[in-house]
Amino acid sequence: MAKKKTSIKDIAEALGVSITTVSFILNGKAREKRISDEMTGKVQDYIKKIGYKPSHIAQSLRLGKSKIIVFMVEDISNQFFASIARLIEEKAYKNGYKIIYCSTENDTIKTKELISTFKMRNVDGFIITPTPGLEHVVRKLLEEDFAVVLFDRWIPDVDCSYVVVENKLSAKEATQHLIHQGCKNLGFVTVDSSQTQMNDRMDGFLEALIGTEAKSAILKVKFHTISEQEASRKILEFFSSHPELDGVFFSTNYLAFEGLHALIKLGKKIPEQIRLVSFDDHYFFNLFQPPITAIEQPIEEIAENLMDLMLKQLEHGEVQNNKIILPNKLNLRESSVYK
Amino acid sequence: MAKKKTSIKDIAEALGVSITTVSFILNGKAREKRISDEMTGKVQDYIKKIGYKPSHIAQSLRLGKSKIIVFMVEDISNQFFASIARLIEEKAYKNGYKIIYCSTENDTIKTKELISTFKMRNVDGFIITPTPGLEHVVRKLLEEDFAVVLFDRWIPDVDCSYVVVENKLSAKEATQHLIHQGCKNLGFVTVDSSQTQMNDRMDGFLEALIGTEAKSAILKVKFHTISEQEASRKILEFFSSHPELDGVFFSTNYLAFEGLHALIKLGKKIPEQIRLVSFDDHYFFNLFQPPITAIEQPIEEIAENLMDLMLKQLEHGEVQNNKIILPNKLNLRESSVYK
DNA sequence: TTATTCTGCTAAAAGGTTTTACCTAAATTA
DNA sequence: TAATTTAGGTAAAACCTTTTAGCAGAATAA
Repeated sequence: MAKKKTSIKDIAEALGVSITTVSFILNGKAREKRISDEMTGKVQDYIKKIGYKPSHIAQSLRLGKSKIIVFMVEDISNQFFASIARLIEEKAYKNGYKIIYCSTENDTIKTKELISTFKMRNVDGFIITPTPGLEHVVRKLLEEDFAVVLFDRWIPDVDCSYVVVENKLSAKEATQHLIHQGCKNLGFVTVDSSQTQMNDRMDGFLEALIGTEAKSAILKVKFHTISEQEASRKILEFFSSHPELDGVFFSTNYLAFEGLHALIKLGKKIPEQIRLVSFDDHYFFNLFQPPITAIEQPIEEIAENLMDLMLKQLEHGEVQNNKIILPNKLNLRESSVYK
Repeated sequence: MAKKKTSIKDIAEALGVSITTVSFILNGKAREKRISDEMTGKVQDYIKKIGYKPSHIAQSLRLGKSKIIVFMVEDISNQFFASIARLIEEKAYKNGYKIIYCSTENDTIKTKELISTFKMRNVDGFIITPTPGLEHVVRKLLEEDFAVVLFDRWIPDVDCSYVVVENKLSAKEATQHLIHQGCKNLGFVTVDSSQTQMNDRMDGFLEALIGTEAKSAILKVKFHTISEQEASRKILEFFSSHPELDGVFFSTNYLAFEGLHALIKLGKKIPEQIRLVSFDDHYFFNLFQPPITAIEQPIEEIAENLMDLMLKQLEHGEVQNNKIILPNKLNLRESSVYK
């Protein structure tokens, strides 16, 4: 019913004081502004009594800050991104910030549009998994003094803070692990895009092969631009046309899921006939029989660093080019010893 | 650098017209307000030229609407909630709304605090998975004319819109399925809380037993209030102390994951020794060997209905007590025929 | 005593919109 | 011709804060 919110003005009138006085008291500047303790008490009591809360919108307008951070990821329903969302949420709320999310679908046009609408929404900061071709927009954002932190991948030619992981090193280690297990014909399944993290993973894979006699076969799937069935078919096709493969590296977990599906269909014995390794660990990999080796990204640290950089930029206007690269953890599992 | 945003006033001055005129044109009321086409064109050209976008904050203040919906779920990193988040996002953005998320952790105090801060943020609508003891707050929200839609579970004594699924019926069907497969000793593993959806699932399970000779054993785990290890231990303990069980119903997928873990540890053969059924389907259930039967909630429909109800309330101030109950799909799988 | 400082408080502007109420000159109607 | 309507616009209030600049009176200093 009574949608009418009480404002500072109402309080001032009810108490017969000025708006200014109430505002000072509300903002803890009573002492500083020489409001008597008596008056302060009176106003505070009244505010508590009627349960007044200031309008954040009016504050935003006046102060030019919305206390909102936008979290733009490829797909919020992806386990990895959802987990990060969960973790940054806590820190944001603790510091008085709210988080708006959106999924870019790795679509540059869509992402640009989203950024443009967020700008007019006066959001204070952007946490972004950049799509290809976003250089200009991000540069503009920085010029206009927005707080920006990239993650998961970064943009080579833009001097912007980011938090990523050691993609190349971890991929190399995991590949070497396959080689040590005796694999001679290695497959690499990745998404067909120029995202830096995927490139780095492939570089790591290739580097591990140097100086060994292992052979390799690579499949790039346009995972998000084609239908899931089609992606699935491509992967199945890859494995049927490469029966020699005795080890596979999946550059991300959803590819591994599809790959697993395909290999089971083909009747391959894991790990006897073919060994698997995947980037992005998942509860599932530990539960599958046999459990599957995977590279675990340090999501707590990623989230922590993301919000640290973001808050630093927001509160102190700190330098914008903090580059953080975190180590991953290789969870060895396919030893068939379940624990 | 140039953080100074151009405002309607700047445009008015530059063109030597009044603010009102510009505003009318911006809001497509030029004709209605009898602004000449010539003037309209001039202003529109200028606006396009300088790329002006109105300040949403100022609009919010003036109109009392923020065009923000808050999505309050138990845990945004949970696959089910994250998937819904992804789907409602699209519809929200299409209608000019943004979505703020937060995780309640099923903690009533925390939830109340969150709602309170959102109110002063002037959010327009609330989509909530209600925690126990939230009756008052939700009722208040409705009284104050906020748009509210509950989902996943509802609050018995409050007349508020919601979108839920046929928990009881589906649980009953799944249990009957176990019985038809020949299970005589059924376990039911659920979370220890009074959430309506969990109660309904248990009711369905129990109802399926009526008139049969099957026996049952029930475990309630305080999943979120105790550590994950401890929950895991409880479940392991349950299965070791109930070796007679030849069928289990898990009331949600993360319990099934833990249960699976425990059963594998105990060396149980699935499905020969014990058959499994879980609420909330998951990619994983189809991939596991043998694949596991599960009840799939219609997340697209849930999301669709959620946003429909929400937008109806927001745009037309429609009646608030729309109760939608959607059917689930029982995905039969443990037949060991992999497809 | 006069000049200065301090105490306690307030008026008003600014932030960017939307919208109501109104104005003037030209055109139409009676 | 006189009265009314229409065309084309505008001034100003309202939404709710924060903050600057300042005011009157009391206390202190010179």
